[in-house]
Amino acid sequence: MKKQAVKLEDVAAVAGVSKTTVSRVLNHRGYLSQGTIDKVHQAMQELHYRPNVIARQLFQQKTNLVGLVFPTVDNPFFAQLEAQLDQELYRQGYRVLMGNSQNNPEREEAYLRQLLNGQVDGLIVGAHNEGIEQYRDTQLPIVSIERWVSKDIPVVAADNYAGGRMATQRLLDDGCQHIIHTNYPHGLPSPNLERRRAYEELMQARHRPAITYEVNFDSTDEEKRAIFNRLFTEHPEVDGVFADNDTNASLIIQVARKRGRHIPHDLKVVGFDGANMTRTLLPELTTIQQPIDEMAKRAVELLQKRIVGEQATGSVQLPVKLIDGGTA
Amino acid sequence: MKKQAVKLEDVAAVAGVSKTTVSRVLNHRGYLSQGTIDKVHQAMQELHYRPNVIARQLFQQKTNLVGLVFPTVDNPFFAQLEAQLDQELYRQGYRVLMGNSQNNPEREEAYLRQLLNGQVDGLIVGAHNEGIEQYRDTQLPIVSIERWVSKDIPVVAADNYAGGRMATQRLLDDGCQHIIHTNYPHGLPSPNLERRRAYEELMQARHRPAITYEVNFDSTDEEKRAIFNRLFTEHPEVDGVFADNDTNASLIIQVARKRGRHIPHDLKVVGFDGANMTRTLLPELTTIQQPIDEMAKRAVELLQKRIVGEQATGSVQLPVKLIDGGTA
DNA sequence: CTGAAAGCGCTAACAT
DNA sequence: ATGTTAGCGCTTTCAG
Repeated sequence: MKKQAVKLEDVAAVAGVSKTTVSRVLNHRGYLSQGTIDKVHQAMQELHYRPNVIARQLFQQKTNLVGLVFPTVDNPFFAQLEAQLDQELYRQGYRVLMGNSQNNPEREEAYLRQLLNGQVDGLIVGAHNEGIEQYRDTQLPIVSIERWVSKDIPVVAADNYAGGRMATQRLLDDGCQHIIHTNYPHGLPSPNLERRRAYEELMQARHRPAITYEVNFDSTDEEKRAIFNRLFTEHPEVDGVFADNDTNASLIIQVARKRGRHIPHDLKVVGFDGANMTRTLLPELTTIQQPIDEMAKRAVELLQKRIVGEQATGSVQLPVKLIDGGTA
Repeated sequence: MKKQAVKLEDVAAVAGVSKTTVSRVLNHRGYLSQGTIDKVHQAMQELHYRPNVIARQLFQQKTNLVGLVFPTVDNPFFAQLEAQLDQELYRQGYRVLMGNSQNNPEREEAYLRQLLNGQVDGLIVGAHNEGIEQYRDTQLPIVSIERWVSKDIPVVAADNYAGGRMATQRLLDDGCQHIIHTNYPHGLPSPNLERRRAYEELMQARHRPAITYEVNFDSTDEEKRAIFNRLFTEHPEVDGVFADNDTNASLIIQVARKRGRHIPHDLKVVGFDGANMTRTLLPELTTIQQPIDEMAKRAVELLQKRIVGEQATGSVQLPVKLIDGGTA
């Protein structure tokens, strides 16, 4: 425990005024004579004074920090989302405390335990773990993105169902007869399942089998490639794939090409997400684009309302858009 | 300023002991009778007590937070780097405060102003702005990644010079006669320039012109595409490109293909970075891979040393690796 | 084994 | 226009 740092008291001493006055100068509050202001400023300069943020936070019971609890930032969707959240929060005067759970429930709990203890003014969550009770036990303002957490926590999500329909419909319109879908394993409480539901409903309406290959979010690329290879082996007739995210779509295309398939001639592929980075690196991918920036914006708006005490409940569903790449 | 939260004092009251005792139970310090411990625990449960992190931080003059100051997280290199830094810092008991400057000096300064005020225990920086003085003015432990900040701040970087040579050499070995390079505009104090220097030296040794097209980090994809189109118009003879990062490499390939070039037949391209996300989405890109995870690890080690007061100076340079994709 | 009291650095009533 | 004082919630000497 060090304590050499110059503090408000030292400035006061040098300037020959009281701590209150220095505090007032610092916060532009109350009436000050210009002379005093100058003296104080000079003393601050002289001492290289830096107000201690923590002390202020303790007093104000406010940290101007918002926690972001997501699986990882090393992924096109989350990278853009977190960047945008950071951007929007910055505007509102908040800084961001990162809490990437790596899909590890222990880590998610560890973050929560700490964050809920007055460390942040609010939380935006989008991690994929289940059954974490702590979210219920708190008064902290929370908003969720693309994840159902508990019923009093508002969710901001894209219209996943519509997206699922668009993707499937596009493949059907393209004349695909055997369309396969990829998604998470059942059981994760994610609006992602709506993509699957839409696919299944549409296939059923056409009296066609709905086949979903399940892929864990945190499998390695190699494991995913293995699954997709299996897909083509088990279903050589497949002529259309609706992948639940662009990374999987990309891997499927790679695997298919290695197996001699030509895209879109032999096989059509539609992805999901349409994040900046994927659009830059893989513009030829046809995909359902989520309005990621808008989602971030809306989440921050909701959170801000909750923080100032307004009753922001209910969820927000944002429209998606089909981006024509060339793979479908 | 709210103050309903249950605090240590409330727990003490319910348990019928003093604040000191509760604090001791909380921190497993000193001698306590089992009876007291149980009573206190029960009171905590009953009241849903959560120790206030900020108060503890104020007392201890330690936040267990590390600030990350980088341009953005929405980019394959920085996404992986920040994810990995988060990972390593988590291990050491630190949480991460994000400070993405968006290449905006004002924002970088705003972050610094705040972070240097006791908000974090240390800083890892890699933003690209110049001339920010505040880094010098502080006692805070700082480590930099791929950026020269000031002479007492250690830098962790890849061996950019070797990387630049490898890339250029590879293109020469491939038989390229007209190799063009892309890089940042001159003036940014980045080890990135070493890539350019290596390219220029090697070209000069072969008595070939060294031509560098300058591309701003934060230009839009469209602006970048325009520059690369210009590149092909002004230098139709080009048969090899060494891009200073994989995103540019990808854009160059796209532009070239649109102009009817076949890769690698008509044009060979080598990128730089080799981040996970690029490897997943664009495995066919030949690139110089930086050891991103290792860089994160070393940076955290250095920072940790500085935080505990060891004299960690000097810089770390890590080897790079050529990844054979197929574009060169 | 436990408690009283001081203090981390700052702010805001409430004086004057 | 400025100062005095109390206190944000916690930890830790120092006493007992």
